[in-house]
Amino acid sequence: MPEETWSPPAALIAVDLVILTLRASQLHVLLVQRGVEPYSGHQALPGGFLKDVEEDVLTAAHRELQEEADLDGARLHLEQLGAYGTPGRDPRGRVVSIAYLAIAPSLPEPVAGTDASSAWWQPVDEVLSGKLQLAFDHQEIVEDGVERARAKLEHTALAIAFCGDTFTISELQQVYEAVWGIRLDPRNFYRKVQGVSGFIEPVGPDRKATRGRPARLFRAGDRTALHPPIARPDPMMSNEGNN
Amino acid sequence: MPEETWSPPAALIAVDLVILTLRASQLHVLLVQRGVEPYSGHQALPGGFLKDVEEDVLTAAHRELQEEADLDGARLHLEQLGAYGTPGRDPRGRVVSIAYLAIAPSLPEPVAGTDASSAWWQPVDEVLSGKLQLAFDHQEIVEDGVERARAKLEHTALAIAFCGDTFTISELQQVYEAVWGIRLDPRNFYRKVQGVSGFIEPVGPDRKATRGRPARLFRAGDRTALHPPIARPDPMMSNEGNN
DNA sequence: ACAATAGTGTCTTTAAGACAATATAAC
DNA sequence: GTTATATTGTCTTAAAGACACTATTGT
Repeated sequence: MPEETWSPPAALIAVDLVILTLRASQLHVLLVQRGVEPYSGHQALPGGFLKDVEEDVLTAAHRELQEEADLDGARLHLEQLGAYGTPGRDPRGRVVSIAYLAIAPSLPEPVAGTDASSAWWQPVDEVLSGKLQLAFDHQEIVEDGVERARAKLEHTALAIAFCGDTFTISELQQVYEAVWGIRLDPRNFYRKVQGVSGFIEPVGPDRKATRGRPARLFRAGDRTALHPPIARPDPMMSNEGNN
Repeated sequence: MPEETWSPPAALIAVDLVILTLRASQLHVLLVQRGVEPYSGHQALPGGFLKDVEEDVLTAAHRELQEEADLDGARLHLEQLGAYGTPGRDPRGRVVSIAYLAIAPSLPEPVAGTDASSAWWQPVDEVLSGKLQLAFDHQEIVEDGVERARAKLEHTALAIAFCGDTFTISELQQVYEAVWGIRLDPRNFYRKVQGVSGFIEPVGPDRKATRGRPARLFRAGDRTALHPPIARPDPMMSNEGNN
């Protein structure tokens, strides 16, 4: 090992964002249209290189969240997903991308004022099924992000990050149904969610009504870990014909 | 944004390994003694920079596993833990380290023939309690690795990675007890583990005996996801005085 | 009244946890 | 025999899941 003559190789550092939200009861991910090579014209995750050598990676994630999606990272759930550094993943050279998972509440705004404004919400099903042909290894990153979200729904309060400051229990249920891609019994869900101490808290006598009986409003509780967990049904148990 | 004149900053890419194993029914992590600055004389995680700009990150993890711990990565559980890239974490410059979690079966060998042979197994308690003063942000990385292992024990078959090819149920129980740092009822654990389909499979009539009744031997089943999970007891429920 | 959604009660099945009892080895 | 560990059984409680029923709105 010639330690004196050898110097370690450097790589470019990028940040990529998997931003998930609910739109029309469906799980969506934010994608941007690439305007330059490589993969010009393809859809890709929002993201980019570090601004300068002193920028923190998490700071860069917040900056991209603001620049590319007009979202305030301080008010969103944001966690690191992992590093993607396979040598051939970017034709421009050795790029190590650090992916982040962000959860945005489903607000009315479509995407808001992006500079290039080439950002659209796309159903994750379109991505997972491979219909969409994302740039780089971004499909794999989306898959990992969705799986992370699915897993964390079980034993953390992550589902609330998809909701506004206040929400109804059926809105919360729609989050679980959309992310897991299954249907849940509203009555059992209602009881279960209320039985998890510190998950949600009732907020005043205010109610939200559209068609049927008005629903109580809740806000986030103080617990981030759920006991007992909201268990995802075992896919092996899908035997009988469901309604 | 002056895209033509600006070029993105580069960073050095390192790989760090959190290698966990069981020794004397206690969870240990492999640490090496640093011989050069920075942090010369401190304990650190095994790892190092990428060998060349074409080396894959996972390949580098395997290489370091071999070089620094004389362990065959192909026979170990190895998964990415995450990227650590805070600007000030390495005084030599901007270094992004990609951490991996490895689980080694508790074999007789102490550490085996490392070149520098400065590698020792250290109880994770010594690290988590802060008694040990690791280099860089390696204490945080160990904390994340241990927490990952603790969580995955619940709903994956990761515990088996701590055991040899065949093992007894009480050996498996010791893994859960050491990693979680709690005691479990052997009788309930026995039944529960056998009730998880595909977790473990009996292997022949061979038995292992030391003091009491010889125990049956098992090997890994074909399932990696556990249904139902091996739930970690809720720490809030620790009320009564335990035996 | 009716349709639609919210919320409660009840029952059955399954898993968790405490712990008695039995089995098979070493000594 | 005694001691030590492995394995089985039984009982109680908690949670999961199915599903009837009541409540409160808009139309």
